[in-house]
Amino acid sequence: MAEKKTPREILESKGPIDKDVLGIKLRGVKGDAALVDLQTPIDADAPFDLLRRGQKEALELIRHSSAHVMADAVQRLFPGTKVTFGPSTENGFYYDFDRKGGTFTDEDLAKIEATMREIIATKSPFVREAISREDAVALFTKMGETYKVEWMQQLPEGTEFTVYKHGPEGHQWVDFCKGPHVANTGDLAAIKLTAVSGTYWRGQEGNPVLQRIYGTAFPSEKALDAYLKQVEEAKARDHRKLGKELELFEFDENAPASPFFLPRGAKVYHRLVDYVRDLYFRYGYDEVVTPQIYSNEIFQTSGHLSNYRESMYMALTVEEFEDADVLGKIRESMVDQTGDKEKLAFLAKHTRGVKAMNCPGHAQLFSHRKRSYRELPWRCADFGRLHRYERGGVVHGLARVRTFCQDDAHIFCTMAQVESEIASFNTLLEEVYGAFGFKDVNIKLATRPDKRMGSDAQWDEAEGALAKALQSVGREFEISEGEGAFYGPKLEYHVKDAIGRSWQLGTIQVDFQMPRSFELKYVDEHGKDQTPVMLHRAVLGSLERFFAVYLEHIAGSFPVWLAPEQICLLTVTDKVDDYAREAEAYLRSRGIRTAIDLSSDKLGAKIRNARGLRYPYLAVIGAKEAEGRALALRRGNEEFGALALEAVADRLVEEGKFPRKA
RNA sequence: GCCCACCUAGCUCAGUCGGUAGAGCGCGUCCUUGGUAAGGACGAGGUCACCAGUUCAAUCCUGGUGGUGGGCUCCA
Repeated sequence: MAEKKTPREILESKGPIDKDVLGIKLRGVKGDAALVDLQTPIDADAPFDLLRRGQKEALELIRHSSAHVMADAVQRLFPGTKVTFGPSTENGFYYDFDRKGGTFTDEDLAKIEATMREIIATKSPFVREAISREDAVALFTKMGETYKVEWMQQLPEGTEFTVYKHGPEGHQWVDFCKGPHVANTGDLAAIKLTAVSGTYWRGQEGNPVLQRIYGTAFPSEKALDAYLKQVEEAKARDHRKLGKELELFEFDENAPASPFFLPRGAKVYHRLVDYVRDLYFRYGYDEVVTPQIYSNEIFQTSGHLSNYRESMYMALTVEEFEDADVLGKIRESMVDQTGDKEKLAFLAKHTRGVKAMNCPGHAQLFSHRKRSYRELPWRCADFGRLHRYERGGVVHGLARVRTFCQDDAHIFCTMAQVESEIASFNTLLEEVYGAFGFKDVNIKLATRPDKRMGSDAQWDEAEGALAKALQSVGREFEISEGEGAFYGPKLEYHVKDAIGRSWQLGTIQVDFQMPRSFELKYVDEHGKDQTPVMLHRAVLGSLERFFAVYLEHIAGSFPVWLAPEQICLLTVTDKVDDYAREAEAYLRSRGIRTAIDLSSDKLGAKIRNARGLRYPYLAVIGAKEAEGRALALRRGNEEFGALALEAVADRLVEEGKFPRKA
């Protein structure tokens, strides 16, 4: 067996260690396990690379160590507070505390941060110690750290127990921890506490509520500043801010989490819908219009009443409310969690639901007459408005709302057609994401969730079909375990925006379940009844959410084909108002979305205002232009000089067309 | 839903250690007719989110309700 040595010992045998070396990275080991600090024994002959301060992986050590220092500071300032978990995260770190009868305020954070700086300034080493399970349990029991003890006791046999200590002699702070850590508190150069929030012990609702303090840490003040600047940049692009500034949409507390699209926003919204319609025409979809409210019998058939009830709005008439007897029974049945069949049947018969998805309506529509295999695949599209009750804490601007519309469609097809439908959908998606300037697209295959319908065999079949279709078009994908819908697995298309954030847009889901529930049939070429497969799919997903994502992606500057107004006419003097109005009317007659500023502001002010509203094109109209039936065109800082009105119109008509893949 | 914070004019925000409030932008009227990122004057505009409580007095303190924001996946 190879001799064990710490990296520090190995490195020191060759000379003094560069103080920028915070740890090592083992070669040939994957993931976090490859990161080892300087004091954890490794095989003396194991190959490794140095992990230096500036490297991305070093952040893990810096942040995890920062979390320890923070917990130390918290326990100094607030004795009796218990520690739980404190990992590093993508953007920083956090530590969850159980503070006796209290929470942390912003002032507390400032104090904690100050104490952290004091601890860092002591430049005391992080010390790793192996410890037996029994000793660890005894030590942390004595310290009153019940959460740590609970955690230790459920760790499997054979787990190596270690503790890390830091701080000046006599005042050392100790945590049960597997590391890795930086060598010394002095290695922490730039820390900042950012937020406080509540959370549950081990993330489970129902467990004790803990206080989580978030912070971030970087190898240098400069890197921290850069990060904070990036946060500012994201803030500046925030769609809620842009939506207000550009008068695109707003919210009102009479309809929480439900957007009102203002005229400018509605123009963009409808352009998006029309763009998708144009795609539908080319890709062979049929659009339908379907009801908003249905008898719950349809949602019983679809499974929504059992599986999706908590997210659904229910609709009753006054007459129904007046019948106290029935109402009582409805209430009793509605809150029943046991899945009692009689209660479900009662609900289905006596109540109505506002649709949260279009699929039940489409399944019903499919079944309205005898279908032939010759009609398949039938691609049934619907821009129907959906309502879903989302819990108060999760709604977010346009990105997570309670009423929205998807560019939704259901493809009814034969099993043999599934693969080609998915391949064709993939082509459509690539065209669309290209049109919006999203370059980085990732696909995830979401598999069976705990709460689901159908047998394991059906799920095997459905998951297999998706994977096979993707492989056939040569697309790579990741598996997203347990994230599927209750009726079937799905592919999720995730795109990266202009500042590197990832968003899920499109999705396609295989559903063998709903066609069976609705007893959907088509007649095959032998005259025999067959059950079709249903594919649920969306390209942009929720239009509201897409609006938000895209608005942030473009930082409010819409391309000509989507902009609420493609051009704004600015007059130099009111002597040219008549010509300006005439030009506006002409542009509009050419189908160009045109704004006009006839106010008494000076030109400089008009330009400033117009740029604030981010019109793609500005056209200055003075005496010269009026005389020559021209527009002095400008885009951004680029001035094109006076161009004939018709020429400007030609240009805008051309640039205003839907983008199409050649 | 849970934890924390916030809610003052259309917008962005001051302010009142308890005595019913201000600015800038925007809006209106007027003056100015100005050529590529803010011309000027005057004016209107507020149940300080809502409901209770404490108080001689509440926008301010306390409690509740509603809304908004940040979290609630990363596991010693």
